[in-house]
Amino acid sequence: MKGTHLGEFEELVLLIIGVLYPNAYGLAIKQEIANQTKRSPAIGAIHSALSRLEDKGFLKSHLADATHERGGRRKKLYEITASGKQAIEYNRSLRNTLWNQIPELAWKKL
Amino acid sequence: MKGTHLGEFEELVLLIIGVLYPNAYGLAIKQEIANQTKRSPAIGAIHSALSRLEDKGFLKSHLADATHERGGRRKKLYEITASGKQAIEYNRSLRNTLWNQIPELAWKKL
DNA sequence: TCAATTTTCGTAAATGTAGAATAAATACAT
DNA sequence: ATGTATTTATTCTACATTTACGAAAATTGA
Repeated sequence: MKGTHLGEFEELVLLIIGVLYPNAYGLAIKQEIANQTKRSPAIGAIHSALSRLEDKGFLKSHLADATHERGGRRKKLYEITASGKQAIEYNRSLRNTLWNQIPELAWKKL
Repeated sequence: MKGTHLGEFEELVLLIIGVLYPNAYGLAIKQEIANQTKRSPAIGAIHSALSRLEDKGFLKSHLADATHERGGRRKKLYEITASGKQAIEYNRSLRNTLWNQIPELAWKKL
């Protein structure tokens, strides 16, 4: 893989980060994925996707201020970059284009 | 990965097979991907995706009759199954749902 | 220090990529 | 007819990248 492509899980994470704006961080992302889909990825899967997405320039992050809750390390908040937005938009429009080219006949027998 | 999920390349191949219906086979798929996207996957990539998709039950295949053209082994033609259709439809609607939940604010600064 | 919360790390499994090897069909020369 | 070359396709093999999991480490407030 050429290092610039968006895997299917990566795309999901990117979309969820948009939905969670501006409070997207590891655990929240994990939970939101569990809410909105049928999967429950492990926390490690989330973080490795996040770091790859950041390497690719589709995300940027910053450390939030410490909260006033009981304990906890500072949250690392993520946002989509312009190039990340472009990537998901490209995927979206490609899929729509292809979808529209599928002849009705292809489904007839199902 | 749970073995039942649809990777991003697999999804692309599935859509292209729909577009090409009823003449989807290895080489044609490779060429159509080259036409419609910016990528030019190797033929081996196509076939390994095809065989995984068939294992998962998203595709079925049959051998075409021999043509009367110059040369060539018989083509193996692929079609999407009901369960394959369901898989791409689920992905499509999930993405639309998420997309619609992204607040405008998330794009503001781009 | 203790408990809570979050990230990081190491390893394993699934998916994606590539090219060489193999197979099957037709054309052509003998 | 028969054998060989040529063309078109698939299969095989190896490796790279992405995804997954769970345990360990780090950070913070009490």
